[in-house]
Amino acid sequence: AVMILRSRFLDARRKRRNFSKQATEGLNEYFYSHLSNPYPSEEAKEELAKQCGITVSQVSNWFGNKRIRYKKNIGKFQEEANLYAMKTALGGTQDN
Amino acid sequence: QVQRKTACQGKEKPPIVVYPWMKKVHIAHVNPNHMGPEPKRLRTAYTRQQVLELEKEFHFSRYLTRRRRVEVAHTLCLSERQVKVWFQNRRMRWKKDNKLPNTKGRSKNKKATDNNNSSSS
DNA sequence: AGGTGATTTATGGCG
DNA sequence: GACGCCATAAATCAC
Repeated sequence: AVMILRSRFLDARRKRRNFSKQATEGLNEYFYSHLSNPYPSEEAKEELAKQCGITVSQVSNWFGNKRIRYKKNIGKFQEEANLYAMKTALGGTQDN
Repeated sequence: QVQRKTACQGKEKPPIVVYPWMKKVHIAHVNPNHMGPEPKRLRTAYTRQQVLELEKEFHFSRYLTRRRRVEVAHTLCLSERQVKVWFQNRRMRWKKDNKLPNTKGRSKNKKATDNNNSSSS
């Protein structure tokens, strides 16, 4: 019982903070420039984590959420997708 | 395989592309009748009792013998599979919680996360 | 109310 | 060939 209540108050969901704009920017850049297969390798995750100032787990969470939410409603993300597609077109890497 | 949906007006924006990873993979397996709007997959939330007992069992041992698994499953009204899966997931969480806390803030941590039991209830 | 990061059930692949 | 590990899916929680 103690442990239940423990976890109930130590739950990370309770102290949620949004990521910085730069972090989200970096994650989205990777996501949309790898839209055909947005599954970063462990190394890529570490790289992103470092670059965005978050943990590798947070990077994994972000991609998990992003993938599910993207495919749940592709249309909703079109604007964002075009935005980042345009960005990466100016220094292109990956994908076709 | 990769489907392109060009349902757009005459601009050459990046067309809406649906890659394989965007397809549903874990579909709900309910009976074919009643074609509702969305057959969402069901994800049962275990009761407090169930989690409590599982947690207690885990504290005793991080692995379950076949025999023990049967008992636990039966007393908690869960399938053996669910118990097995719960333990696996719990092990993953344990590993995550138990790896290098990190480089800032945690000087001396006592890992009081799961020992002290008793007292109460 | 909706968005978002994190957690909880559940699947499948591989060893 | 059942079992554990792991990455991930999908639903849900909590803010």
